[in-house]
Amino acid sequence: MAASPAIRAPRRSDRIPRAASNRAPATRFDRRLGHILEHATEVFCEKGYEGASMRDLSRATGMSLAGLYHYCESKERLLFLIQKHTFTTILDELKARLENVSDPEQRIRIFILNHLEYFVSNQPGLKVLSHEDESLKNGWSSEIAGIKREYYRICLGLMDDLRRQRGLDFNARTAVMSLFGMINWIYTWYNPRVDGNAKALAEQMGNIVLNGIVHRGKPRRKSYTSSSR
Amino acid sequence: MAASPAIRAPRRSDRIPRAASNRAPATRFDRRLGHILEHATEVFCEKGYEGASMRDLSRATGMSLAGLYHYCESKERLLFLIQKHTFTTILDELKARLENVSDPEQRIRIFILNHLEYFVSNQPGLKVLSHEDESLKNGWSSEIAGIKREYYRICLGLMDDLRRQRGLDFNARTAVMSLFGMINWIYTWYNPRVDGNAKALAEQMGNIVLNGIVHRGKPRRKSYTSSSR
DNA sequence: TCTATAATAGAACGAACGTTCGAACGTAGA
DNA sequence: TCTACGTTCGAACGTTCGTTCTATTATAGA
Repeated sequence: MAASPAIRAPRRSDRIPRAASNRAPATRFDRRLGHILEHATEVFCEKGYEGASMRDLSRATGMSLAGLYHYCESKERLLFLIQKHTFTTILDELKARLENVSDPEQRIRIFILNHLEYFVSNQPGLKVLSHEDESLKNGWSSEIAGIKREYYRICLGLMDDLRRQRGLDFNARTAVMSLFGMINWIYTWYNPRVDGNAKALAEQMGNIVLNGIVHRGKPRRKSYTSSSR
Repeated sequence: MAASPAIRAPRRSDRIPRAASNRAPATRFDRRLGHILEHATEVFCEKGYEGASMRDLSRATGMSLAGLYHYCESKERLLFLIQKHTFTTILDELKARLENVSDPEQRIRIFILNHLEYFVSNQPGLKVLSHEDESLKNGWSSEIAGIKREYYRICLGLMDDLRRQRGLDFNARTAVMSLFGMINWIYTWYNPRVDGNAKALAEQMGNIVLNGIVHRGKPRRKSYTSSSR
């Protein structure tokens, strides 16, 4: 870490890349940066943020060191962009899916399914998001923390909705955090050949959390076992 | 990383320190090493294994760099000793507690309580164990992996016992991994002032897992994959 | 075509890394 | 007292780190 934090003229690499939702187009610059982020995600996933060197990224992307810095001003900003893109994508997809469903239980199941499906289709990204949660320093971390807070609040809201609807009595914070643990920890053990696809896993985890929240002995409702989505 | 992997005469620092269960005594050497491990645990917890430097440890322990190496041959061995001591302590305590109880549900609750109580009384140690799971290279990691495997098998056995006793139908692997996620993820959110003590948390998590496992109502619309292993 | 600028790379910068060396100190047994 | 050894440290070793400098090549607008 040599860096001089001195004032300098703004660079092209300070630009924020266009969202990946834009399919094909994007400028050459954005496509190239996307290529770097893709490989950086895998390297950070494998070796950890601190353990991965810019030379590792250089090798993985097939670019020179100076080439990398043409597209991104620092290693830390690479991690920031990866985390932001991953988290934003999950959150946007979640909001879209929730719009169509009003039943509280189903909404919680959608929350779980959305997270697991994204994990299965983008394991490195989600591991870097979960595992490198504390790797960004003060300046960079706050924006990610904001997205995380929104994600947390949505889930807490879903839990509260279910509780209100059924007149249940449980600690929503503990329930949310336990659920987060279940779905975030998955990067340490998931094996597609053993554990099946995201839908199967989401159903099992949904059962654990949902049935666990509901007190046994209370009158059951038919809707519990109604179809899944 | 300069190190020459050449053959060298065995050092005192290769010795394995006596278990911390020995209260007061222990040689001066063991006490001093314990002092180093204690501070190293906190530094690794705060900055991560890769992010922490030997100079950080030097500062935290009040010893010189060379002094550290008099007690432990490498940074990696420090992490190894921390993880081994932490995991062994948890496992031994768990076995002792399980000896007195035979009811399957209570045994699972003991498993959870044991883990959470250790976490609350030794947060840095358990974070370093969970978070730095992949930081040890091939040679060092296998012994820790063995302890982890035993810990996993014990929990899987507890789940199977409950399933057999009650004639339940659930995927034990997913249940164990979900439970592990819940209790391992706690280092990212636990706040004693908000979340209460270990006993209260263990009861809530136990409720989530156990009631979620137990089928309410008889006919299940569809049996979602049974047993694993 | 010429020209401005985007894109790339080799080589280097200074700092920080894990580790080692040689010398000094403290202490206990002879 | 001398000797042997556990303990401690300042200073350095060679390597690797994140980053930047300078120069050269591609590319697109005029």
